[in-house]
Amino acid sequence: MDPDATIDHDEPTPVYLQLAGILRARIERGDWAPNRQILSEAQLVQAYGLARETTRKAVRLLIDEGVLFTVPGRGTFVSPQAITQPTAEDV
Amino acid sequence: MDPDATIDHDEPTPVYLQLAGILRARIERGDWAPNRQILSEAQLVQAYGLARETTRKAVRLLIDEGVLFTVPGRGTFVSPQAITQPTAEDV
DNA sequence: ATAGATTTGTTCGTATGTATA
DNA sequence: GTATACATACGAACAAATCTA
Repeated sequence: MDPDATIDHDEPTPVYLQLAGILRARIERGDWAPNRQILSEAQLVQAYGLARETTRKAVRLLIDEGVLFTVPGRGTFVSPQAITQPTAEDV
Repeated sequence: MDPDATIDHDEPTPVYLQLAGILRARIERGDWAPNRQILSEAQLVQAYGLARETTRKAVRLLIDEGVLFTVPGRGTFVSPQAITQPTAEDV
């Protein structure tokens, strides 16, 4: 999956699966290191032009996969065990 | 009704009635005491593998029966008048 | 110490499409 | 044809936890 892909409502693949794939790819690429906070639900809604429940469905999927975890009142984070590529910030 | 029953899609009984029966039995058994919060819509969907509208239909039935009540933004709770069996937690 | 803003959690309502009994 | 059920997707409001000014 291309981490820079955009959402296509005409695709047969459900939108929430597209978003989950994009986020998974971005995490693997190293956009966010383990234990780092990703975009908030509101930011995901704005960035990808989706409804909140749709973004939550994508996030919930990645939580079930063990890629993300959430902390109420704080945000959504990359799991410590998530596989990511090192970036310059990890030095 | 067995409180530990599972949903059977081959049953002639509609799924939402099966779920309502299971939840009613669990409340009578004392899984949740009066005024205690039960599973959220999303948790019911996950726990019983149903569609959201189906779980809402079951919950709405129990609300009409006076067994449950909901508080928007908070959750679904067992009515104070609901008949339940005491459990160790009620001591 | 209070107020406001942010963020996740939850319920409520609605709509479309598909499939089955 | 009607009712049931699933899947997807949108929008809104309220609640609670957290953080910040």
